[in-house]
Amino acid sequence: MEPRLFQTLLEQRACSDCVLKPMCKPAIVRPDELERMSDHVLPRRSLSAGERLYEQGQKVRSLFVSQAGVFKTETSAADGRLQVLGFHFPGELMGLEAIAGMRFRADAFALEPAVICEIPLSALETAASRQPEFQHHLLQAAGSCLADQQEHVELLAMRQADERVALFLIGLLQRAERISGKEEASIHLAMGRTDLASYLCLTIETVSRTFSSLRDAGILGVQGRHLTVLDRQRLIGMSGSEGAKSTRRA
Amino acid sequence: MEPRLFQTLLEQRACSDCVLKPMCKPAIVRPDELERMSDHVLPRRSLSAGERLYEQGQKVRSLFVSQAGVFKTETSAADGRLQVLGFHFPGELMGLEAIAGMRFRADAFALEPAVICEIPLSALETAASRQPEFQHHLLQAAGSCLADQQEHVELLAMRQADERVALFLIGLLQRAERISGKEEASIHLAMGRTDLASYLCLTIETVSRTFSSLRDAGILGVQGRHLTVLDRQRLIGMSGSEGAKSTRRA
DNA sequence: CGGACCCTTGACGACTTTCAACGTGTGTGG
DNA sequence: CCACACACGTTGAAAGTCGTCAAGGGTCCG
Repeated sequence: MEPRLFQTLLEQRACSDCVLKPMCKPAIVRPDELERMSDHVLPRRSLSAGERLYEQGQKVRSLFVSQAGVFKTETSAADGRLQVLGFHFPGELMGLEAIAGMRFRADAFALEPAVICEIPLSALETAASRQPEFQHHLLQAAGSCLADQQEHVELLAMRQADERVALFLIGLLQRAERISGKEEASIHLAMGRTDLASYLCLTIETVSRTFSSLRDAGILGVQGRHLTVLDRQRLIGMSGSEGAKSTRRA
Repeated sequence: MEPRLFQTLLEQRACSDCVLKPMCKPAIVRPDELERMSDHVLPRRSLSAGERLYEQGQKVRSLFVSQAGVFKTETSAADGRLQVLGFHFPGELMGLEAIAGMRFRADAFALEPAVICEIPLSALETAASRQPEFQHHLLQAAGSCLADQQEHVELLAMRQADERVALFLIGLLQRAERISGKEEASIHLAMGRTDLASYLCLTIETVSRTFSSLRDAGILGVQGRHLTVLDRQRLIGMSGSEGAKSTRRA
C-alpha cells in the first residue's frame, strides 16, 4: 500500500474529529501542499513507532494533537518506576497539563507510526483571543482532558482486576466507535501488555490472566493484540462490581 | 468569635491566591458591601458543612472557586458505590471537567462551613475574550486542574497503602504551606476517614491502620483529624516504593 | 540457530479486604 | 443527670486477590 495515500486518508479522518478544527484547514489538500500553506495550517511531523514526541521536564512551547497514531504519556518517578498516565488517540489534545508549570510532566511516545500537529502556545493564545469560537472549543478540549483523567481515576477505583480490564476495553470500543461511526466488535491494541498493565495499575501477569479468563468465559477473543468482543453485554456487566460478581458466579 | 469577621479574614487570604484574581475585586470591602457591587465581583454564597454545591448530572451554568472551606467532589456509580475524585482547597477551580458534556460529572460537597465564588460560564468566556491576560490565567487554571488529577493517578499508582497515605499527607502539607507561606507541621483534616479512604482507594480500616503504624514509628502524631508531622524526612522517604521498604525495615 | 522480546501459565506469599468487636464522643430524650 | 442511640475511629483475625518469582512457548531478526 502506498504510505502516502494511507497517511492522507488517516489525516482526513482525524481532522474531522480534531479539537482544533476551528483553527486548522487541512481538508482535502495533499500533505506536500499542506506544508506550504501559511495561514492557519499547523506544523506537522511524522514519528515512527516508539519515537518520543516530548520529554518530561522539557520546557513547553507547543501543545500537540495526534492526527494519526496512538500515543502514550508516561512519567518516570525518582526511583525509576514508569507509570503510564494516558493513551491519546487521533484528535485528542496532549500537553495541556504541562502549561501550569510550563514544563512537561511526562514523556510522550508514539505507539505506532504517527502524524502529529504541533500548536505553538503563542498561536494558541492569539487564536483564542481573536476567535471566541475557538476559545470556546479550547475550553471544551481542556474539559475533555479533565473528564478523561477523571475516568481514569474511576477506572483505577475499580477494585478487581477484571473490572478494570473490562472498563478499559469498553472505553476503547467507544473511542473506536466514535471515530468510525459504527458499532465495532474488534479491537486492535496499539500498546503492549506492559503499557496496558501500567495504565491499569496491574502487573502484566494479572492482565494476561484476566484476558485468559475472559477468553475462557467466552466473552473475549484474544490473539495477541487483536481482541474480539464476543459478548458485549457481559463485558459491560463486569465493569461494575455488582455485575462482576454475579457474572463471575454464573 | 464573630463569624462575620472570621469570614472576612478567610476571604482576604483566599483571594490573594485565587485563580480568578484578574477578574475579581473583592479586596478589603465587607461581605455585605460586596453583594451590591456589580462589575467584576462574582456572586458569592456560603454553605454549611455537608451542604451540596452542585449535583452530578445537573446542567452546568457556572464554575466555582472556593473562597473559604474545603470541598470534595464525588461520583456515585450505577451500583451506588461512591468514589471521591478530589478535594478542593480555597482558590482552586471546580467544575471545569463538566463543560465538555455540559453536565456535572460529580457531586460537590462542602466539608466545612464554606464560602464560594460562582462564575457564570458566560461571564467566564466574555472576560476571557476581552482580557488576554485573564484568558491566559484561565488556561493555566485548567492546566493546574489537569496536573492535580495526574498527581492523583500517580498517587493511586503507589502500590502500598503507606506510600499512598504518605504522599497524600505530603500533598496536604504543601498545599497548606503554599497558602500560609511558612513551613507547617500540623495538619487538620477537613475530611473523615471514609472520604480519605475513598480518595486513596483503600478501606477505612487500612487508612486507620496506616495512621497507627506511622504513629508507632514516631513519624506522625494522630489525634482524630489533627495530625502532626514529627519526622518529615521519613514521611517523604515513604512516598516512593524504595524509600518505603527501607524505612519499614529500619 | 541463537538471542531478544513479548506473552502466557503455575505456585507461593504478602498485602489488603472483609467481617467482627470494641471504644469514644456527641446529641437526644426520658 | 443519665441512658441510649448513633456516627466515627480503632483493633483483631480470617480470607481472598494480586504481586512476586520462575519457567516455558512463540515470533522476529541478526
